[in-house]
Amino acid sequence: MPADTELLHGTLDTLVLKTLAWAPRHGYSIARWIESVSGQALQVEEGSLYPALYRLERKGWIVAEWGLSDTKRRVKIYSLTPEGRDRLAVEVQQWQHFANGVARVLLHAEG
Amino acid sequence: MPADTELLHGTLDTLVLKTLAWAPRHGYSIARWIESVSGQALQVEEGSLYPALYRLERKGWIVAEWGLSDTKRRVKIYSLTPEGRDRLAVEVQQWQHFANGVARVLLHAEG
DNA sequence: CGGCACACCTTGATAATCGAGGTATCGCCG
DNA sequence: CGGCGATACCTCGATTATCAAGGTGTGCCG
Repeated sequence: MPADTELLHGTLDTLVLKTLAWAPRHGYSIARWIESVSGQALQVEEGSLYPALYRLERKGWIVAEWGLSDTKRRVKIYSLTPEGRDRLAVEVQQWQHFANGVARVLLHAEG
Repeated sequence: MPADTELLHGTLDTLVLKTLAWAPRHGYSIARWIESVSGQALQVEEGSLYPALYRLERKGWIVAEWGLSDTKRRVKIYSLTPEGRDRLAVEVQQWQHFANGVARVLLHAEG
């Protein structure tokens, strides 16, 4: 059952912000967490993930810090900034507004 | 209240197919219908609409025919083909799968 | 020691969107 | 009658995100 690739467009940033809402995480594990929590409905390619992380960092919504994982591997740990938290709230609301609109159209019964 | 531009990515084709599910319509009115039914949550730019119509036509999911509107203007009327109807079902289901995944992530309470 | 999962990164191709422009017609109002 | 706004079509260039596919290196386990 293939993931709905392409649809991710524009949503990935929001998902990443959300992932960091509770605790800092390193890149690779952000991807795994999203896939897991979405019930495998979403698939996060690394070629999309890392550019997304740079985008968010450049905008000041997340910050990176080198550290060590549980398994003693060198990892880059990302945390949400206060601005990122504000932004997350905005984007979640925008998503709901948008998804609601789409749902109204797609579930519309009758011409 | 600005529309959530950009997010449309990939969804527009599905919305257009859905619009034609009940009756044929001409391009301009497809855009207005989507905006209206979505409660203005979605905004359909003409620069996105017409390319989308050509895409769908090229794929054989809709067909175009020149005609006259109620107001006697020259219009291009689009209808869903049987293949387009099948495709609509697939895409609606994909959207729901995807939107569900996103919802699970964005509404996830607790790390 | 070899292989696999982890964990990072980069590049080029593809593709969809948007904004802004353009044309033409119809109906309405002054 | 003149003009303007809404209807209705189309096109172009710039932007941007995604993906696939490549690459590096390390820790762990058999």
